[in-house]
Amino acid sequence: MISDTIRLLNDNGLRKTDCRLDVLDFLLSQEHAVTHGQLEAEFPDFDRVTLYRTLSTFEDKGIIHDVKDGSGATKYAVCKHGSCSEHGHDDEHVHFKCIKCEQVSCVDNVHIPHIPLPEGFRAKSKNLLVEGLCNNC
Amino acid sequence: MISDTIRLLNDNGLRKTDCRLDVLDFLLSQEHAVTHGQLEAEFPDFDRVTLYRTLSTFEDKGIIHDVKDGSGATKYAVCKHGSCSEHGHDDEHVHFKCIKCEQVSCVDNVHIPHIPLPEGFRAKSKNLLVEGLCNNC
DNA sequence: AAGCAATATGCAACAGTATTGCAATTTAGA
DNA sequence: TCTAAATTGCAATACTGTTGCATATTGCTT
Repeated sequence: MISDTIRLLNDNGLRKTDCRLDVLDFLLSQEHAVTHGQLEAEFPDFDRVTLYRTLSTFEDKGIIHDVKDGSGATKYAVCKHGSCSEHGHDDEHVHFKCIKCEQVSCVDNVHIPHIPLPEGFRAKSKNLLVEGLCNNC
Repeated sequence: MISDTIRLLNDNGLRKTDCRLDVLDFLLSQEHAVTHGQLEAEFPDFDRVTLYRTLSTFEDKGIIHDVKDGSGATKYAVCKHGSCSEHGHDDEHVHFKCIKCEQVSCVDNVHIPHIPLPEGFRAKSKNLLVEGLCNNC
């Protein structure tokens, strides 16, 4: 729904430009994390730099978060449950990457247990990438 | 010790070239994961492509593994305890990245517990990146 | 609805990471 | 010492991402 998109932009004090509306609408419709390259293919009329800046803006506001899945290109997905904002992102992310179709999705509601670190080390955030086969592969 | 280096190359059926000897010796001496760029600075006489290929060869043989820490450049560290080989790497890696000094190190002897995945998903490997402050920062 | 200041966009240029093809060199073994 | 196979260096190229700046658009004010 385009109204979700508009509300998200309004709530975050962002101007409603063509690029932001289209990109955010698209991101909200995706089941999997998407790369800048996919956005470029989806929206050839927007400049690639504008797409980069749009992603960056959304990330700064806590609307989306990035996923580093080791593929070389950063992927992005919409943040859920309002656990992120411009004041900081959720400090715990679990992502699943299928080794066959290479799709990446967020695994929600999973708590990563305490990891014993060497003396003097203090953890601030944790990022877990689980790789395997998804339900379609 | 250079003899550890030579033994590793021999055990993996790799020719003892200048580049491999120097790079592997260097990698064995490092506490933290290193990037290709660091190797380039350390060994300006070897071509950058050769360094890439050397890293790739070591990785294929299970001598080193890569660490994607989100910095843009892949880092590499020597595999411990012989849990890796050319038949496959250890399926569980925990790495710590200091948010201040940006050094990355392997956290050994930590088992990542079972992560509940949605119906139909099967995990093959897990990669956990913990970020925080190290004992020097 | 016209004007204005702040913001966003498009374009060009550039930086860093990584890969490929190919000719020349080096290695390990006969 | 000779040779085949493996390795290296070089050139070219692709991909990801960033920066500066002029132009266009947005949202607000009048």
